[in-house]
Order: sequence, then structure tokens, then C-alpha cells
Amino acid sequence: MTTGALAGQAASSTVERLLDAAAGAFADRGFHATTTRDIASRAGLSPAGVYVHFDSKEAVLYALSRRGHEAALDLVRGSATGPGTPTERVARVMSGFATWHAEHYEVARVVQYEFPHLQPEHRDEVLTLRKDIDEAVRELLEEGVASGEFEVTDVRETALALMSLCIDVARWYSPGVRRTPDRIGPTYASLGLRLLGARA
Amino acid sequence: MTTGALAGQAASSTVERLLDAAAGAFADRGFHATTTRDIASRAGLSPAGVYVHFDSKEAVLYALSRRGHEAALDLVRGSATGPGTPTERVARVMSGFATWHAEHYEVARVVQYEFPHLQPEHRDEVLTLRKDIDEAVRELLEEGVASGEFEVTDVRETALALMSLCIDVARWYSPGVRRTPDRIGPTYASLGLRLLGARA
DNA sequence: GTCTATACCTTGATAGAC
DNA sequence: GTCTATCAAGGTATAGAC
Repeated sequence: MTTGALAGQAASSTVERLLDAAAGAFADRGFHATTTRDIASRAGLSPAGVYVHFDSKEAVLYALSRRGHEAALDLVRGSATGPGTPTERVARVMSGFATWHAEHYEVARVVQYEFPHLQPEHRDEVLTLRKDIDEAVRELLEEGVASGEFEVTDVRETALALMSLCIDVARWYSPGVRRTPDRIGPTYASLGLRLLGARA
Repeated sequence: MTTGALAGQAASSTVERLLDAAAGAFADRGFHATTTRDIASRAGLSPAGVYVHFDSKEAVLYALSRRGHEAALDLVRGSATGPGTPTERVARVMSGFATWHAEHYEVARVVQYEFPHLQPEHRDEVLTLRKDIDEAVRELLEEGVASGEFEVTDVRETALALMSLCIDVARWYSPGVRRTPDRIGPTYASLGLRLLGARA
């Protein structure tokens, strides 16, 4: 299911199993507390088996983080530039992005919290994806301000606030918590519209 | 200055220096990536020097996390139950809490992100402080709803959203970033009032 | 492509002198 | 209370057989 979160590849090649295993382990205990033995055993391999497919533990993190960011960018961009009024699109962005952080909370945690542990060059690569996400949101807000649907004093601050709401879902969500992914969508769409001074 | 963030003790006893050192190291690289040697050398001690004052690396994390949570609780409770209308008090809570996450972003990161790495008993202890913070905010929102100042459909969800906005500051803030702590306060007060449908 | 075995290093923590 | 020296455990990564 993590696989689905990332791209929708043919499931359970060994690489896919390793990435799923790493997502679970990194989300559970963090990058540095996770051992290559953890990853290997979760994927049903011996400790050495990891190194056939990845050069290092950090290479696993990079692959996972990159895919996660790409999935997030696709999701946000798709909703932000799709059909409908800016109001409708913001609602879709907030609903989809918040829900994604819950449904795929393992990958989402890796994306949000393990980012600082990437090697500098890998961090730079991923950073451009992050900037693309922010930009997609800012552009959508500009549209809504131009059309008169949104009442926003500072687009940059407001875009960050919208993202903060969704991103923080990855911190508090886990299966078994009171809130469910399908209720999170409408809630966060509504919160977003409030921040924009828009009528639902 | 981290010291000031925590309680306002007489500065630079060895324990204080160790906690400051640990805050910097944990915030920079995370609990597990930080070595006891890192902490010791930042505090100007030999590797063994740490163990005169703390039983283990986790004990350092616990002391730091506990103090940080206590400072956060004092801040929120003080603003939430102080003088003024619910609207004024929410503005003060948001301004103060968001600013705290920037000004003391090292301790704040430890509070928000290293919490899962506490031992179970220590996690439970700290969890009660977290619940107290949430409850203080929820009670304030109930007051504002009762007085007719806030227009909120779900107090629980809205309280979480307010906290999410402030907490996420610790993720993106660092010195040198565009936004400054003194501008963050008014911005987040205003965002909070919007979420509550209140007039500034 | 996977395994077993292992090299090499860093880590958390302790012992014992001062 | 701080140091130097050190240990035991566990970490990443590799070698070489199958």
C-alpha cells in the first residue's frame, strides 16, 4: 500500500518491498535509529541483501523521499491546476493533501521529517520539488485573489499556513486515532477556505 | 538563551550547559544521530563528563523535553486564562505560542519531534503535559463560542488546527529565514482569528 | 540475486586516577 | 566533579560461496 502511495508500480519487486520496509521503519523510529538489519528483515532479506539494490542506507532514504515528494507534487499540482473555480480547487488541494498525509502517513513522515538527514546533494534535489509544491499553491491563491474569491493580505504567509495544516497531519495521525482519513478531507477543505475568507 | 526558554534558571551551571548543548545537537541532527560525545564537547566536557549529571543519553532528552513542555504549558495557560475577551486571549495564545516556536526553535524541535524517542514511562509523563496544553486551548475556544465571539463547528478539530499552525513553525523556522519572530506573532494571531471566524 | 561470515568502526557507558 | 583510557555491543558495509 505504500507502493500505491508512491507511484502505482507493479507491486512487490524486491526494490518495492525494500522501500515499503524502509518507509515503515523510518516512520516508526526515524532514519538514524533504523538499522539496515531492520530494513532487510522487514523485507524478508538478509542484512547483505539490501546492498544488491542500494549503495547505502542513505540511498534508500533518498529513493523513498524523492518518490514521496514526487507523489505529493503530482497530487497538489493536479488539484491546483485542474478544472473549477479557485475556491473549488483550493478545497480539493486541502482535502487531497491532508488525506494523503493520513493515508500514507509513513511515507509522509519520511518526506516531512527525514528530509534533513539526506546528503546535501540529495537534499538540494528534493528541495526543488518542495519549492514546486509551494509555488503551485501560491499561484492558486493569486488566482483566487485576482478573481475576488479570496481575501488574503499576504499570499506567501497564507500559503505556508495552508501547507502547515496538512503537513502536521503526518505528525499526529496514525491508524487507530479518533480521526479517520475520509473525515479529514472535508474538515481540512473547510479550514482552508476559512483561512482564505472564502465562502464554501 | 535556551536556558531562558526553559525556566529562567541561574545560567551556566554544568547541567544547564549540558541541556543547552543537547538542545542544539538534538535540534540539529536528531536524538539518535547525536552522540554523547557531541553533547559533551558542545558543553566543554569530556565524553565521560556527561554521566556525572545524567544516567544516560535518554535521561538528557527527558530532562530537556520535560522542561520544554512545561514552558510551553505555562505560556499557553498563562495567555489562555489571563485577562481580556476570548478573542484577545486567543490572539495572545497564537502570537505567543508561534513566536516561542521560532525564538526557541531548538527546544521546540526537541519537544515536537523527539517525543517519540522517549522511553515509554517518560513519554507517558510528558503526554500529560501535552494533554493539558490541548485542554487549555479547547476551554478557551468553548468560552469564545459561548460568548458568541467565535463561530466554530467542531472545537476539537479547530483547536488542533490552531496548534498545528504554531507547531509547524518549529519545522520551517531557523535563524536567517525570511520571517522574523517579531513578525510571526501578529501574523499567527490573525490566522488564528480567521480560523475562528472572529473579528480582530 | 541471495546467502553466511566477517571486517572495521562508532557508540553508550564504565573504571579508576586526580 | 572532571579527566584519560577502555570495554562491550551493535552499526554499516563488504567478501566470497552458491
